[in-house]
Amino acid sequence: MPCWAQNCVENDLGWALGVVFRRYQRAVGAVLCDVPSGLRGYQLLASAGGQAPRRQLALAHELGIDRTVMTYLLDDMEQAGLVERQPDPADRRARLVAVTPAGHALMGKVQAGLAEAENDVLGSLSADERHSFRQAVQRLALDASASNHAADACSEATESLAD
Amino acid sequence: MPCWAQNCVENDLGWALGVVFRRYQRAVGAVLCDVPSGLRGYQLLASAGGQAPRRQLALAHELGIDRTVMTYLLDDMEQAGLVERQPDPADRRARLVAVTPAGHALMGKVQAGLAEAENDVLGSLSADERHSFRQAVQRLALDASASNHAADACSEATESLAD
DNA sequence: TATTGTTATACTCTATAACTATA
DNA sequence: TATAGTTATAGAGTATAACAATA
Repeated sequence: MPCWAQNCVENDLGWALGVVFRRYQRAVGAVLCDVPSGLRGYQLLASAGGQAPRRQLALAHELGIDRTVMTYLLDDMEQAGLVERQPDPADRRARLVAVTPAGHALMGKVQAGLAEAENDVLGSLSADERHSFRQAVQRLALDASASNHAADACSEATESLAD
Repeated sequence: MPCWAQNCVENDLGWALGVVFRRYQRAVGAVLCDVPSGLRGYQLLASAGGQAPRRQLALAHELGIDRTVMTYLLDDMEQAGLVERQPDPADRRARLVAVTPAGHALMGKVQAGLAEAENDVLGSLSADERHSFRQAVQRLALDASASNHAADACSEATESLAD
């Protein structure tokens, strides 16, 4: 019985996602050497570089990291002069993260390299397929990012497995 | 200037891949409670459960983990009675990994739950889109898995960023 | 000499809990 | 009382190097 009729890894969505994700990380790794924390640092810039500055916690949720990790990440990024912590006029507990001119400059600098790396990862797809794929992942991500139920595994589903 | 014309995270392939991948991990987490090391343990079963038993190193490459990690993983899986290390008749240094009947049984047991979790992750796509997406990720993964150049970042690309 | 697998160590990343200051 | 952010600690995960056995 051949593989495509079996439960082999090649047919596993999680395996494929993991392989592609690791491939992507490797591809952009070289491009993001100047950015503290690499990919994560760049994603922070991209996440905080929008129109309105946002709070640390909101950025942490978007990037899928803990708020404590965000503190360390911001420490590094701020020390590198790429972002700035500003007080939130609406809530004196919160801090708004603003991307500095140097941060924006760095983003522009790596843009071409990132595009190249992405094309490299999507290399085996046609132009149409790339478009569809990007659109699909993007939609799934926006959907997943919205519904953050944070079900912490191993609880209600245990009984359904216990025969 | 709106987001879809900017460098914001939502347009970033890496961000989307990461979000979807984490979403998947969360979704299958509850289903794979009985499997040691969770998703990784299941992928080992799927990877080793093919026709011919394979070597540890080959499995490690396919799963994207180090050979030392594979040792620990196999220790746990073997202790749980899910796999067995067998001597390789062709090379007395190598070990072949065989899935035990208990391992196969466990795979069958979690299959329905995994399918449900996958459908949950792909929830916002139509049937056609799901098919295309799965096919695309699978192709990319097979491609990436084949070309394992292991470029260890931060070397030749540094100068291209240095203005 | 190179490779498979193991072991031990160290390092990175992440999660947990406690704390301050605000709300 | 609850929340935003920080800090310190512990834990999981991962990588590194050294080793034994074999090719």
